[in-house]
Amino acid sequence: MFHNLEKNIHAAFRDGLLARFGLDTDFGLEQPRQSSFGEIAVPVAFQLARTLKQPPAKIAAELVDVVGSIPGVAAMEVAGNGYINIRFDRAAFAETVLKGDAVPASKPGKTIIEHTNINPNKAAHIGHLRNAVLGDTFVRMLRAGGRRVEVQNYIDNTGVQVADVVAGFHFLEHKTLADVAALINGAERFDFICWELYARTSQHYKDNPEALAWRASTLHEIEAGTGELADLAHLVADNIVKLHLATMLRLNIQYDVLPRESEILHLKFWAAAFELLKDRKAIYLETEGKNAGCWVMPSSAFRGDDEANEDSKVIVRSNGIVTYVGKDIAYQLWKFGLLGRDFYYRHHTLYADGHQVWVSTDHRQDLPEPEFGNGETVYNVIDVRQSYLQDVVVAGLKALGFSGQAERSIHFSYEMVALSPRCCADLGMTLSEEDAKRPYIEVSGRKGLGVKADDLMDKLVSTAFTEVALRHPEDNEAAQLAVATEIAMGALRYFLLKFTRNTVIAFDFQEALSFEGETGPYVQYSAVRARNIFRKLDARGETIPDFTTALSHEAFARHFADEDLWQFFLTASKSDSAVERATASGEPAQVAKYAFQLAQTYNNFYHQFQVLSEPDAERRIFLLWMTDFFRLQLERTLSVLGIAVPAYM
RNA sequence: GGGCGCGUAGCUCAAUUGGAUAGAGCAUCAGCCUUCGAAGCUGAGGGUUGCAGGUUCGAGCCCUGCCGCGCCCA
Repeated sequence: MFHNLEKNIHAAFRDGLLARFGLDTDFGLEQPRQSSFGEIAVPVAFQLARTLKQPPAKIAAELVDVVGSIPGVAAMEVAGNGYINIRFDRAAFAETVLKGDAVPASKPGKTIIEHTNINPNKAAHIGHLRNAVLGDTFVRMLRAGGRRVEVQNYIDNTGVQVADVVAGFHFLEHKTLADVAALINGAERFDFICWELYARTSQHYKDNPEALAWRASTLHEIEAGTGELADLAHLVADNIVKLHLATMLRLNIQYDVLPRESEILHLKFWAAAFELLKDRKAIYLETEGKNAGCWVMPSSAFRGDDEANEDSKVIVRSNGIVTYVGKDIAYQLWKFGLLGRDFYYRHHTLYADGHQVWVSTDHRQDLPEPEFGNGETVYNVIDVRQSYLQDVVVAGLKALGFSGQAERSIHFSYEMVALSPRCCADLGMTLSEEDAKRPYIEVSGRKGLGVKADDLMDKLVSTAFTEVALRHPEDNEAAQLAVATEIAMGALRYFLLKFTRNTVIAFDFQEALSFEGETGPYVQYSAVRARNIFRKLDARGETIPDFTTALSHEAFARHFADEDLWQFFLTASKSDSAVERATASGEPAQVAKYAFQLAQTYNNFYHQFQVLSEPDAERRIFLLWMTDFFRLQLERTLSVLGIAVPAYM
């Protein structure tokens, strides 16, 4: 579609630049400000004006001359003292779209995306949702572009957060393994119970600092892997992971593999990485100062080497305990297939669509095992607060001599989800005077301060359900609920995607619960409208005409002489281009923006043209084809966003 | 103290990475429902892009200095 023609035009100008000026400059194409200027603008002449010491308009004219004719392009003209404006051959473009052009060729190499990564010690909150939705949408974007992607969800089942909940159950509440097992099977959600317990345990530590000894002994047992506390840790973490996967499935988010911290420990990933780091002199044993006895990475490795006295990063503490960064480096090496060790895997969850999630294990299984890791490019979806640690991990790769992999280790960062002061009030939280003046308040799992993911989703579903039941009282409740769920999840995914990554989301119920304006349901609604036209057609006993035989080149030329129709069509043809652009800039919000723009455009078309009552036979077929094309593009774009199209709205 | 990021309409955000007249939604006001269902559409008002300089054909975007806010490291 649009993207193919775009690529051809770009290539033609590249060749032209080489032929006429002998230059291989990087340049972009853009959309002209006004539609009357044409479909694509090439601003490259401005770029060259300085180096060539010639006026942009002159360069542009020469370029147009040397490029000559491009298939699918009707005209090129120089305007605005240097822009080259390009007009498509409308009928020819429509015909290529009608015939359906090639799907993107599958690209070599595997991309690994790690996202979600929630500590398995409590219920997921909205911050985790932003992570998972961003990660999942980026996965969908890459796959739509023909890339092979593996989705990893790392499980830190041996960390401090799990230990604190285990300590809470054991020391604070004196619960046995059997007691906790009973809670898991009980009526109340286990992750919600842990949410409260985690907050209570944290508060207890604060009031009784000596109780921190609980954490230490729990961590010790977990690391050793035996004893009641270690068993309890597995019980808690395994069950909460199941709940997290179910929560994410509500939002159409799936995973391929769950690498766990426990296997990183048992399979001695760190030991392998440690040897590598020592061998290649990436870290050294500090002999003096506050870090004496620690293995550290010199600061020059991960910061500008301007200041000599900056702090180096401790990788192994003097007591021999490895820090998080150390383990992260080992895991990152494994993702690239550079560690020389591997996990074993067993089945975890089987989704209804047949997709199998695997989880790491520490011994060989009987069943044939899949291959994970060994990626070419690795994206870590982690919030911006972890930037420093991510930099250290990349510096580790670089210090080991893996500079290519270091460059292809991408911290896919995003800003946090905070709570608006009004939202805090809604939740019945009392804020300090200082906090109340802030634009937003940070979520804190330790304080139990936050909006639980499932609570929010339930609230959205019930809001949507009320509306659906009101609009479609004729349908049964189960079907109404199914529709309401799709609308609710569409609203939530869109809400989390419409902000660019480095915008802090100050969460607000009123905004998130809105189904009007720039929202997921708005886009879903226009897709439903397009489908309804075909449903109506079917109800009248008519069949969809064969557009390929019914619409000729001449017919397209006639109908696309109408500027409005042409602009509608043009917008709809850009879905692949929008996704490609968004992928290049790593910004899923751009796909969301395009989806909204596409829906707006379709709604305009819908109001401006009555399809089924159109008296002219050929024009009616043409409008039906337009409707079909809009429907397809809306569905495709929504599927990239992971948003379903409800049966009705 | 050091590092990273942010500041755009009353509010929440965009702006194709330096491009043509800075755009959307919400809110406000004025209109459009015998139905391809209004979760929609049309229109109006609302801007010195925090402030002051600089770089160039061109700056919301780049550079410098302030002011305000947030996060991370110590």
